[in-house]
Amino acid sequence: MLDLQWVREHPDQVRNAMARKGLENTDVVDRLLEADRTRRAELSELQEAQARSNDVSREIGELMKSGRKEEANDRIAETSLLKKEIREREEAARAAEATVNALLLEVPNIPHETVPDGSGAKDNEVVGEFGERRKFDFEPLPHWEISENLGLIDFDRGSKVTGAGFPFFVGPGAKLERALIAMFLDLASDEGGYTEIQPPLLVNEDSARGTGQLPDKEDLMYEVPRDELYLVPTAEVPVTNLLRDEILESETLPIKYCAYSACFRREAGSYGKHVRGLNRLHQFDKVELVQFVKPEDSYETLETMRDDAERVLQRLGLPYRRLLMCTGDMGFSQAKKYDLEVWSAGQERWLEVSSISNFEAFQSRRMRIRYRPQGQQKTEFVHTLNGSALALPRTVAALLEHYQQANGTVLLPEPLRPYYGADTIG
RNA sequence: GGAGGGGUGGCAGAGCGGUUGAAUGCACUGGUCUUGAAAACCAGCGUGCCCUCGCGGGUACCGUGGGUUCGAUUCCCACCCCCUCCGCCA
Repeated sequence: MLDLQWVREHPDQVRNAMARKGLENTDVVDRLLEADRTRRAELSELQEAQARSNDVSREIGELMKSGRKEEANDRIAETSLLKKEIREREEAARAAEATVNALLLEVPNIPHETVPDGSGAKDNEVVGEFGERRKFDFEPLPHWEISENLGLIDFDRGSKVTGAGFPFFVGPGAKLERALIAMFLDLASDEGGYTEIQPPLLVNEDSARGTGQLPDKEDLMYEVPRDELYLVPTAEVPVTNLLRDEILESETLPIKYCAYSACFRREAGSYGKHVRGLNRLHQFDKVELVQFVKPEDSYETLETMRDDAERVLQRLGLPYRRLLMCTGDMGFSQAKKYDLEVWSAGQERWLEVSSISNFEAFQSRRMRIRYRPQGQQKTEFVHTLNGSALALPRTVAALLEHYQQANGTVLLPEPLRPYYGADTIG
């Protein structure tokens, strides 16, 4: 969420930002400002009444102490009306506060000035294309056929046991998955300097709210209502919430975490060839990067974090491209976001495998993650960033397709071999 | 799951119905002293919100939410979390 006081002082910038993000209706801003006026008026009235009440109580205390019991009793008799007033005003102030908070949660983050305007995927800027798309002297197969032929993934039994989108990885398929996770984590921790985290896979409501999955996107998450918990849609949720409600020492920044987790997403919606095979699952593996940085560093960090994610694709030798997301395709909480898409040789299309975002203080304000700048009493909100490095299923798809051979086997890229324990699958 | 103990400021730790935002110690900041440093001494030192151009003032906050009371950190109820013991369990 944005800073209420800032919104109060810059309503036009907020309206402008919403328009850039393609939100026609900016009257939330007006409703918010109005609600804020109401809230402050109610609060003043309440506090004034409380001040009077405190004065009376103090007097009564003094009278009691000096033994003037009857005078005290007279004063006590006078208080009932004031008590009633306070009770009512408390109610009103609370309601006003709740209205303001609810409206504030409806206001999206402000896009950074370097973010291109646009209304959807077509307006994203392709900032660069890297690596060579392989030329095949045979017809490359899509990954679902490769995995079928080699017995890597069992989609049908996954459907039987759980449902569509919950495949079994079997034998070499399972081993490949494990190898990639280990390799990605090593890259992030040993080379990238990220501290490795194994987070819980269930989070409570406060955490889901903290990273912005609630209140709006509850359809995204699987829920365990009996215990009021949610299955994580990404490690971003537990790992960012790790520092919720904390005040960090300035010297500890930047804080860099990497985490592997299974991710659970309901993804209600489209079916068809674009979700075939590994393209879209309800449960998948991902290694996520999260950073907490000083505000002045966050845009530089966005670039280095993007480099960290790209390095994984480079190490795997997979062709990919980098997209700078436009205002309309960016999402509610982000100020700036890159996507990385890997080339799928068997499907001949780009697959999103990573998304790297700067949230500025939008998340940290909600989560109250602050730090104390050197030589300063007042705390400030840190900036948070996160990025995938990488999401596994589509990476696996591209990997199998890119490195498939005419005889049906897959020749793994050199850096992956020690993790997999062999050069070839099949 | 059962029994007991506990949750107070950055940390440690008092308070247990009245002017307590909260003793004390440590940490931190400024000053005195010193050639310099340490020690010592003096002073300051929580957060949110509201009002104010500013000085400043007000209000709320002692795990969370309710209740009793003129007044609650202090009493009552519910919930959450932590610790110890028992049970169960990978």
